[in-house]
Amino acid sequence: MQIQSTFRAETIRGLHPLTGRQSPAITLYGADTMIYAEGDATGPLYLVEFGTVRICRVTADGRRQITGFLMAGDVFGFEAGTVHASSAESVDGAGIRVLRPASGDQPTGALLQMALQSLARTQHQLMLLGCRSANMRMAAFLFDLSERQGDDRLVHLPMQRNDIADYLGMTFETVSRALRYLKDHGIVRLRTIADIEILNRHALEGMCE
Amino acid sequence: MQIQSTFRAETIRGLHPLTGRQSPAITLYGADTMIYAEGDATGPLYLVEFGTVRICRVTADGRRQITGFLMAGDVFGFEAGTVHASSAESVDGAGIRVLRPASGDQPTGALLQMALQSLARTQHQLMLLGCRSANMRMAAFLFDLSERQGDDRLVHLPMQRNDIADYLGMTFETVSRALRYLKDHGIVRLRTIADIEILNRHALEGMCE
DNA sequence: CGACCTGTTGATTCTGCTCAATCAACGTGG
DNA sequence: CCACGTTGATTGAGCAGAATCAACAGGTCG
Repeated sequence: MQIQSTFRAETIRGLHPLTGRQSPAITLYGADTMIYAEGDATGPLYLVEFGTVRICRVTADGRRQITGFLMAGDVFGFEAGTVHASSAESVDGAGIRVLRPASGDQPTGALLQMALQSLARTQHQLMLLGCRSANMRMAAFLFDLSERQGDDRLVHLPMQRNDIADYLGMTFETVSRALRYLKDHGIVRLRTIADIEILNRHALEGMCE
Repeated sequence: MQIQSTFRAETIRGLHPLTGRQSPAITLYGADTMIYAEGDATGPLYLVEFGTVRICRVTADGRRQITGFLMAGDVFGFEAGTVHASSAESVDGAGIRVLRPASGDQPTGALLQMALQSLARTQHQLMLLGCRSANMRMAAFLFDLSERQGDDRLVHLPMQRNDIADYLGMTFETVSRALRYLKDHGIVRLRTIADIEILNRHALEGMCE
């Protein structure tokens, strides 16, 4: 899968929902397009308006590690150094708003709060990877998605099996088998390939331990 | 292993090495004592002066996940919410300086920088857990420790095998076997149980991929 | 000295990776 | 319209690696 960094879709002007001020336009990134690359100079912060973004890094042996999925309302782009340690890519066509050059007249209190959110998200994923078995990690992943999407019955999977695998630290075949396990045990139902219905939320949550 | 939260050792008054101002005293925490617990109200930030601190969380099924080891110069205590999501414990007897109540007249720019450091550390550990095999994770762990301790031949392991296991997401038996593997391949030598000599740094780094 | 704790090693089981085949969905071109 | 190629997903068989269970060694402290 090659990232086509050429495609940059149209931008839309609008009001920033939080500040209420006239704000930078929304940029639409098509599926599998790069927002910034590993090694790029640190730039502004980004707010996801809709769609999904993945943060990833590539190891020396060519494996890809996805360190986060960001959805509407999430802010990304924080870096401790002068260059990005990870790249950011649109998963499914995402609308991104540039918050402001990092040099920023943004109130630093709000900046700090968003950075702490990023920290909390990252630590949450550390806990997710702490799950011993592949089935448990998949259950925790679905449960997390369900909570973030605010629907306790239907979960949408905007990303491919391959992405889920690189996020959960397993192969895409194992992702498939883990879903099958949850299906066979009556915990979920696969409406389509990307839409999952939670049949037994209690059991799903119980598996996350 | 029970945490004895009763023991709080003496405090020492001194100058803050960064600000140069008269600063809060250093508190000595004995081995295996708690600094703050999961669920405690969010408080001040802490600076490790010497020794080692572990940040950990306990899952519903009783397993422990260590999300970070902090050493001299590291700051911890950041939280997005009003309560601590993880607990902090001294590993080996650590000197901790309270930086300032989080309400803080601390310049927020410096705060943000420290928060970004925490974020970078956490993401670094995510990459470490991305290593497929136990041997690779152990190699990456030793390499990381070596860099943080600033000595490219001798690495000190202040924590027990159990702690390493909960940090790397494996059992302590596997930790033992991974060390044995590195030893048998002439990559390291175990001077004592807690002091490791790197014999082939190049090979060690090569394994981290 | 004996009790206990930590660490190492061995034997067995089981989970997940690898390799491989198959299938479904989709787009293209004849 | 259908044959064909492509891509993503599922499933199977065999194998490697880590967990588990268990025994034992070494050190420390009472």
